[in-house]
Amino acid sequence: MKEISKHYNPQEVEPKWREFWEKEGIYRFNPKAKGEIFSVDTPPPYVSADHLHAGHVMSYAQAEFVVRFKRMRGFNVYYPMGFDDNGLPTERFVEKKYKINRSKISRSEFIKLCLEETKKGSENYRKLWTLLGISVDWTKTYSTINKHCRRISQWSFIDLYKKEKIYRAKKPILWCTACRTAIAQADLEAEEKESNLVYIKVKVETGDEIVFATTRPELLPACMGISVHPNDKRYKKLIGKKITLPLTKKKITLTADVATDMKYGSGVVYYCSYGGGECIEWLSRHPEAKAIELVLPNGRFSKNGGSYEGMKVLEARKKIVEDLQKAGAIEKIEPIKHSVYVHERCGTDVEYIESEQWFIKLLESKKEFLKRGQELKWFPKTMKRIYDEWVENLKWDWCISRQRYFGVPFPVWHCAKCSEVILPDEKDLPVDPLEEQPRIKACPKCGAKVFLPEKDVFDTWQTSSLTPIISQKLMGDAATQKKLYPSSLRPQAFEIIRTWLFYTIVKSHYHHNHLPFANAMISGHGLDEQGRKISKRLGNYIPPEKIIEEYGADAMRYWATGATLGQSLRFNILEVKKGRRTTTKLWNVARFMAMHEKKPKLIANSDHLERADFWILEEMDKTIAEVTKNFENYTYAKAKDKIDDFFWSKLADYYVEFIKYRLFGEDKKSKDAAIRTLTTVFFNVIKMYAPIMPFVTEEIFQTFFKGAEKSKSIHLSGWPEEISASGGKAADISDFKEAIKAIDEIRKFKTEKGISLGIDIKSLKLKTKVNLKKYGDFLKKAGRVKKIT
RNA sequence: GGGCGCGUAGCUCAGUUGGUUAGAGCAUCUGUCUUACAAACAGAGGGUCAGAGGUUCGAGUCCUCUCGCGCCCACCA
Repeated sequence: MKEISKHYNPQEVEPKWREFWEKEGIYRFNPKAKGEIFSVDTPPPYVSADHLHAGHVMSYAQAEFVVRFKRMRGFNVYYPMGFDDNGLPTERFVEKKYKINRSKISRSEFIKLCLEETKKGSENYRKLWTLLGISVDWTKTYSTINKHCRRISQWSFIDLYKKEKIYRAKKPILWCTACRTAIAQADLEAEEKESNLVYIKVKVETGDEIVFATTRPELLPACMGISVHPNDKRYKKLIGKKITLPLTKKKITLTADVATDMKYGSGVVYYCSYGGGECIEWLSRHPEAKAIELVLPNGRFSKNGGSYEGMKVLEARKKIVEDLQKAGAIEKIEPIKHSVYVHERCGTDVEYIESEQWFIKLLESKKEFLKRGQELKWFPKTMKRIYDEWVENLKWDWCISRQRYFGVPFPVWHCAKCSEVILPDEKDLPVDPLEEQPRIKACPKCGAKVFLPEKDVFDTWQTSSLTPIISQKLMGDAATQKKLYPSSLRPQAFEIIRTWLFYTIVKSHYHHNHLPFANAMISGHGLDEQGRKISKRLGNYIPPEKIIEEYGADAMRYWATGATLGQSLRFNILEVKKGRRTTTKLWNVARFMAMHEKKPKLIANSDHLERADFWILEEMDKTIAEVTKNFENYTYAKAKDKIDDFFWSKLADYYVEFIKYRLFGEDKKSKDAAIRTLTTVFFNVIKMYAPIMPFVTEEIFQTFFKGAEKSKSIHLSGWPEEISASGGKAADISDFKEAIKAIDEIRKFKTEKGISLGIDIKSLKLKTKVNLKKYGDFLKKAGRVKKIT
C-alpha cells in the first residue's frame, strides 16, 4: 500500500477517479449484464444555456443519486445523456449573441451558427457533469437535431399522420410577432401588465349612444360585432339595430350573446379578429360575422387597417386612441393591471392570426390523458395536480409547425396542383424536403408532377417528447430495446410538466398505447441564498466550477442532496462546507482504521464481539434500513440526514472512542473484534455515502477496502445489507443507552471542570443509573476514570 | 377568481399515524491540541411552533377563520 496522505485533497483525488471511471467504463451500459433493467429518461437540457449554476446542478444531481443507488442495488442501469439543441431558444440565443437578423442571413448559414453554438453548449454541460461525477453513460448520447433524432421525430409525425392524429388546417392560431412563428398553448405565459381600459362611445341608429370598454382599441378596424347580454334591460331594445363605428364609419349590427357579462365594464363587448380567444369563440357562435385580417405575421397592420396600415400594434394603439379622442368618441380611459398572454421565450404579447398550420389532436383525448396521468407514479404525489389542471384546461390542439429555421423539417411535400400531402418512405428518413424530392414521380391523386416542399420545422417538443424512444433506439438490437422502453424513471423539473411530461405522454399514448415511463420524479428549483431565482441577469450565483475547484465535487453534491422533491432549495455555501468537512472526516476515520490494521478485515463471526460492538452494529442496521427506504422513495435528503447522524454522532463520536482502549490494549481477541466491527461498519458507511459523494468514497474504497469486495469500483459494489449481528444469540444490549448516558455524564463532568477528556481522573460518583456490574469496566476504560461508583 | 404549498431557535430546515421536558446543522458563549480529525471534540444558552378560535384527557401535528410569502391555473372584453 502506498503512503496514506494525512489530508484528503479533492483537487488531487477527484480527477484521478474521473479518469478511472471513464477509462474502465464503470457506468457503461451492458445489455448482457445481470440484473433488472433500470432505464432513465434523462432530461436533455437546452444547450443554449451558457451559464450553468447551482440550479442546474441540483436538478441533475437528483436523478444521479437515485441512479447510483439503483446501480448498487444490483439493477442494470441505463442512463444515457441527451442534449436539446434545436428550436427557438437556440435560435434566439444565436441571434442575440451574433446580433443577427434572421431574414438577412441564409437558412444554411444560420443553421451552421446554431450547430456551432449548440456544440459549445453541450460541451459546457458535459464538462460540468463530468466534473460533478454524474454517472451517465457517455457512449449513449444524442442531440435532438442529429440524424437519429430527426429520423425518430419524422417517423413519429408520419405514424401519427397515418393514425389521423395529425391534421393541417387554416384557422386562427397563436402567433408570436417577434419570433414570427406559430406557437402552442404550452408556450404561453400569463404576465401581469399595466394597460388602459378605454371606454369607447358608439352611435346606434336609434340615436342612442352605447359605450364599450376595451384594452385593445387598435383593433377597431377589425371589429366584427358588438354584443350585449340578451337579458340586459339597458340594451334589450337596441338588439338588432345598426351601429356606426367611429373612425372607420363601418356599420355593424348589435347582437345578443349569452356569454356577455352584464356586470363587467359597461356590459357591452366588442369583437375583433382577433383580440383573443374569446373573439374566436364569439366568431364560431356568430357565423354571420366575417373575420377581418388586421395584424400581419410581422406584427404590422394590413391594408385593412386603412390609414393605420404598416403600423405596429402598439403604435397603432397610441394613434387610434389619439384619433378617437379627437373624434370625441372616448368617454374615459382607466389605467388597469391585467394579465396578458406573452410568448414565454421572448415575452412578446401574443397575437391571434389566421394561418395554416399542423396540429396534433389533443382536445378529443383529454380523458385518456387524464387516465394516463393516473397510471403514472408521481414523486411527489402533489405534482399530478399540475398535470391534471393543464389537461383539463387545454383549449387548443397542439400546433407543431414553426416558421423557423433550426429545427427538424416536416417530412412533407405538397402537390403543387392539388395540395395533396406527399410523405416519404420510412426507410428514407430523415429527409429534408427543401433539398430532396419524393420518390414518387406523380401525385397519386391528380397525377401532377411538381411537388413543393413543406418549409416549416417542428416545434422542438415534437422531438423532445420522444426522448424515451430516442434513448431506447440508441441500442441496436430489438431484444434490448424492448427492455428499455417504457423507461423506469423520468426525472424532471416541475415547470415543464405541461410541456415535456405531457407531450411525452401524448406521444407514447398515441404511438404505443401505454405510458412512456413508470415513475416521474419532479424536482423544484435551485434558488440563491436569499431565496431568489438564480439568473444570469441578477448574477446571483457562483459558477459551480469555482465551487468544485474550492471544495470539491463531493461537497457540491452534498449540498444538492438536501433537496426535497418538488420543493425549491436555497443555495447554501455552509452546506457545501459541511460536505467538505464530511469528506475530511471520512478520510480521517479511514486513516484511523488503517492505523490498526493494514488489510480490511470484516466480521467473520460474532464469537468475540463485545457489547459496544453489538450496539454499533444494531445502530448500523437501523440506519441501513432507513437509508434504503428513503432512497427507494427518492427522499435522498432524509437518507443523507440518516447517514450523517449515524456516521458523525454514533460512529465517530462514540464508537471510535469506545474502542480506543481495546485497539491500544493487550487483549488480542478484543482488539480483533473491535477492528473487524469498525471496518465492517465503516465499509457500509462509505457505501451508503457513495451515491452522494462518489469521489471520496471511491478513494477510500480503492485505498482501504481493495480486497474486501472484488468489484472494480465502489459504485459497482453491492449495497449494504443489515447484518443483524445483534440479534439471535448476541448479548442483550437494550440497556446500552444507560451506558451512553453514563459516558455523557463523565464527559460533562470533565468539560465543566475544564479537564481534557483524555486525562484519567481518579474517581467519579455517577448520578446516572447504570448496571455497573455489566458496564463498569467498559465505563472506566472508555471514560478514563479509575474508579466509578 | 379557483387551487396547491409554506410560515417551528438569530439563519437554513427536521418533526412519520395527535402522546413524556419541541429537535439538528450553522451562528453565539465556555472549555479541551484527547496516540483519526482544532476543517475536530465536549458542553451551555437560545423557541407563545405566524395569529385567533375549536375538537380532544392531551395539538407543532386534526378542523375553522385571519394575516404574510411562494407557485400553478383561469378568455372576463
